[in-house]
Amino acid sequence: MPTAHCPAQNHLLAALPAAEFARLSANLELVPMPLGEALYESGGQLQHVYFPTTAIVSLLYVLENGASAEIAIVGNEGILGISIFMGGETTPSRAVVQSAGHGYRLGAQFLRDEFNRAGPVLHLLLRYTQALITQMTQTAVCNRHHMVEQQLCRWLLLSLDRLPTSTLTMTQELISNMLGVRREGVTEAAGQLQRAGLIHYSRGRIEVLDRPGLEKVVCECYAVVKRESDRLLADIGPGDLSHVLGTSGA
Amino acid sequence: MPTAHCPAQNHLLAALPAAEFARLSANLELVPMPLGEALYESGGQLQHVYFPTTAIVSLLYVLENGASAEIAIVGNEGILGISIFMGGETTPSRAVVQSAGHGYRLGAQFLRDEFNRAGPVLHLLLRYTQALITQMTQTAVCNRHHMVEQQLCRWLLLSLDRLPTSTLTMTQELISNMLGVRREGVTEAAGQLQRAGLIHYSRGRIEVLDRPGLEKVVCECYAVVKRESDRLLADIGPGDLSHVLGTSGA
DNA sequence: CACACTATGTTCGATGCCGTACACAGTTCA
DNA sequence: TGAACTGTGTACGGCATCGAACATAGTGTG
Repeated sequence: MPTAHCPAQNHLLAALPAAEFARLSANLELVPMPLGEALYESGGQLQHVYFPTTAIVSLLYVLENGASAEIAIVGNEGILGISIFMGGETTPSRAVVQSAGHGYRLGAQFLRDEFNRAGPVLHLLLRYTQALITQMTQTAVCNRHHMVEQQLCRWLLLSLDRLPTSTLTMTQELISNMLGVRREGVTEAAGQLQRAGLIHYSRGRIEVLDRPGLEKVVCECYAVVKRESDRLLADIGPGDLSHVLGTSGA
Repeated sequence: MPTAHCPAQNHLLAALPAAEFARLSANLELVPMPLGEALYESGGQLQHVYFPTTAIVSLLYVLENGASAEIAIVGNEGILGISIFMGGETTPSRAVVQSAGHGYRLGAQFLRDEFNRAGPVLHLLLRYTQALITQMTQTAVCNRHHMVEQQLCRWLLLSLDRLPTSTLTMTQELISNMLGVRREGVTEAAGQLQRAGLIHYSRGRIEVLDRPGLEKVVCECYAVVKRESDRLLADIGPGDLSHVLGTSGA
């Protein structure tokens, strides 16, 4: 069967009031996001923002010596290319498709114009940006203090939250690039989780068998990111942004 | 002699056009920032934003077990309390004065109103926020891949950039909290730098003797943060924000 | 089926940091 | 001057991860 695509599959777009949703929709372009594709490169000029629907994208930073680390995960809850509206035009990080799927893209200038209307689009995007900041800071802390096994759990749960199924397509090699550790470290950690009956691993296919179990092993970082994302974006129902706009309550 | 205080000592304020600068100045309140004071706590409601002039403030994250890590450093180039205008109201991190001094504060609602004018203040604050994001992501990567000695160099240089002198008042114990490592680790690293003649350490007073030397030892992370901050904010001269506003050039 | 290739599992010594313990030096204050 | 305190230096075993090398098992292809 042909998969149905719809902009509202992206939570940010879905949260927009009807007028804004209509304006944006008319200019959205459905694009496939194949595994490994770079939506933008470090320092490169961004031509579009991307709203993933079924794909998951990693914000990845690559050091001079080739070592890398994932900064944040963006799926159908978010947007890629925030520096377009933040004003910087580019960032030092890359955006790489981590799980193949689709998304919609929008021309940079069109989004800037919409943003500069200082309406719901602006407020929604800034709220999302703050959720993203939380994810980035938590990643920094987690990198410092927690073990690979816990970080793997965090990564699995964050990915799972952005997928419809409980099966991930991802080799240990790729995961190790995301977490910024050796492939063997991932093998070790994944083996632990598998022996504990939490996941099943097989040549690039990870099946999560016991999600509550994972949540017991994961460090606090996952909950912090989740809670903060929910708090910042959950009260934004489809077509209802009154509270976002009504911040000047006094 | 009595130290002269002026809002323009803060680079963000200084970069505002005359009209905006005047509006804000009328509502700024000079506040002392003593060492160790928490400008805001994790999850707490923010009442003000702060523009440091002579103080340096650390964005610090404290884990459940008490371990901590610094997320970013903010001095006279920046502002504290971005979640006020980003829309989140609070953040999970703390802001702690790392180097005593002064700063100006502004009521949350006043800043929100100013921000919602969608003028120079908005664009300037968003640009700064992106520079801050760069610093946070670079911290995450640095935590993952670089050694304590290099991270200490990065920390020293970032702090130095925000101070008028080349002397820091800071015990190794405090630095270890910032970097999220043991105090002994800092002793070790500082000893290396001292033996190399780059710094002089003495009971809470660090004197940087050879800044170029430090820049040779430091990892790439420092340069990335510096370059990106300069890029995002350098072309913003005092009272000249035409380019910030004129992003819709096409 | 044979072969190449990819993904995973295992081992080994090296290393960087941790946790702990304790010695020592500079500072403050009675 | 001596005691208490704070800040720094040093040592030792333990552990997580690294870097490298290699073994094994699925997968795809001719």
